[in-house]
Amino acid sequence: MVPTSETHNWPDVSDCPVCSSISPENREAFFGGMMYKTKHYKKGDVIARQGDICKYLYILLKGAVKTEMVTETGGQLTIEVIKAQRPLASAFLFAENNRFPVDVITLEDSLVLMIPKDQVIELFQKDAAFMQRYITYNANKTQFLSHKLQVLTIKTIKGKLAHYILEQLSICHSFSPKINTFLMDKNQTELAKSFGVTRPALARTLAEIQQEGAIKAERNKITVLNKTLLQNMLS
Amino acid sequence: MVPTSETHNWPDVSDCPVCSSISPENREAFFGGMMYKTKHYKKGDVIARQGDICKYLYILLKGAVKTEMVTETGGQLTIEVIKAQRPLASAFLFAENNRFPVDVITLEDSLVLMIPKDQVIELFQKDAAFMQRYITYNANKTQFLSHKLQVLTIKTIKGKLAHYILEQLSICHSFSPKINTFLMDKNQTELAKSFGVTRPALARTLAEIQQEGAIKAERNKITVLNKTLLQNMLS
DNA sequence: ATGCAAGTGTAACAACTATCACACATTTTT
DNA sequence: AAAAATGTGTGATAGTTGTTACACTTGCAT
Repeated sequence: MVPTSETHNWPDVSDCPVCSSISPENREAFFGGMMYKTKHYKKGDVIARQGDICKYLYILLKGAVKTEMVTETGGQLTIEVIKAQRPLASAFLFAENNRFPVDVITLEDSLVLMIPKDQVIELFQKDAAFMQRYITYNANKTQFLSHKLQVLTIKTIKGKLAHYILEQLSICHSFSPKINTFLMDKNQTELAKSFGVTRPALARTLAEIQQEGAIKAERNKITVLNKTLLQNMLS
Repeated sequence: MVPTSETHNWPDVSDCPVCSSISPENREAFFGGMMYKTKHYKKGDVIARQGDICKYLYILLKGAVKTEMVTETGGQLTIEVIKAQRPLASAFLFAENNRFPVDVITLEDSLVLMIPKDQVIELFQKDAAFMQRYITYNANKTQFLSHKLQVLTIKTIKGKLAHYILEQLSICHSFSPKINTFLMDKNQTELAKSFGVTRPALARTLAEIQQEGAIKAERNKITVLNKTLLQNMLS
């Protein structure tokens, strides 16, 4: 940090997929003259509530958050966990009804960059690569939501669980096709919330699947014994 | 197919919200030199299947389509009905996993304009207003999907129906706050599919809500008698 | 070591919905 | 006008899940 006007600490967004066109060298060209702010949050803080108006592009610089919906029946549904660095609410900023459809709650101490909407539009014009990444990122979000919808329409808990286990298994297999054991990435309570079901019902079903010989479940460690059996549980 | 620029029939997209920057006069500037094609479909034809790769921006010029998912359990879930003129699959074109998450099926004889992805990107550069409308349109789609998710997490059929009726009622009220009667926009079978439940269960629940005095249901005509009662059914 | 908090296993019961089956009403076709 | 197709009302039964409650385990903090 020596030479000329360089002592300003521009936000480091080098790990954000939407901002990957912004190298450390041209950060100044990007952020210089732009209005923005950063904000710290502690673990458990609420960054935004369902219904809040979304005026900024939020970029999670450090930390992690979860987004969840409170359904009109009082139940909870966890949509996703987002770890730094990623944009938050990128899709809602430009919607005509620009309100958060979810609560955004920090899981760790976090740092958030906030860029006003009109500044984002300026960026689009300045930097076509940024714009295209933004569009792609939003498109991926839509795909993700569609997939979430599809999983939610699986009626039975057994079906949802089988789907989840097969999904996790295929992630493992992409590293090593031999391994049939994995650790669940969430505890039962969280998993139940992401399915929109109750925790006891989930535990019961997990035991059932085990009893039928498709898996072995030890605490949060799952071993798949019979993949075909699992696939049949989807239907 | 005649000499001067005058007689060429450029596609008429004047009713498409994403293309509203394209007035009849500058259609030539917009479409001239662009690669595109149009395609006719008959009622009931399949425009795209779940899993198909999405290479084009589809714009529904005439007709109407529905999009639906086949869940892994074999059940069906209707996502939405889209009437001309609107883009189809606008969000998926730019996703890294650019596959249709839904079946797209025509409800009437339809005409579809197809523009290759790279041409769309060129359009973004030529026409900033087009780009911004595109982003807004996709953002609205994401909002729509989020809302759909929330409705799907309403557990009971009674809750879903109450939500639906209140939604329809508020649409009526936006025209005239005095009217408490509306015609259902779908028949029971379609409504049941959009809820992801069975038709007999839906009919039964509708009768129940009537019995409790919240509504009067005559065939597909609903009269709301007690709004508060309906609101209580959500929880 | 002890106590506490969080996570997990499990049971009994009530509530809800799918499934299947069929009668009846309404609209469209012939 | 009759026949066919579509849409609606309703019943009985079985299966699945929510609810509530409690025992047990594990890891962590005091």
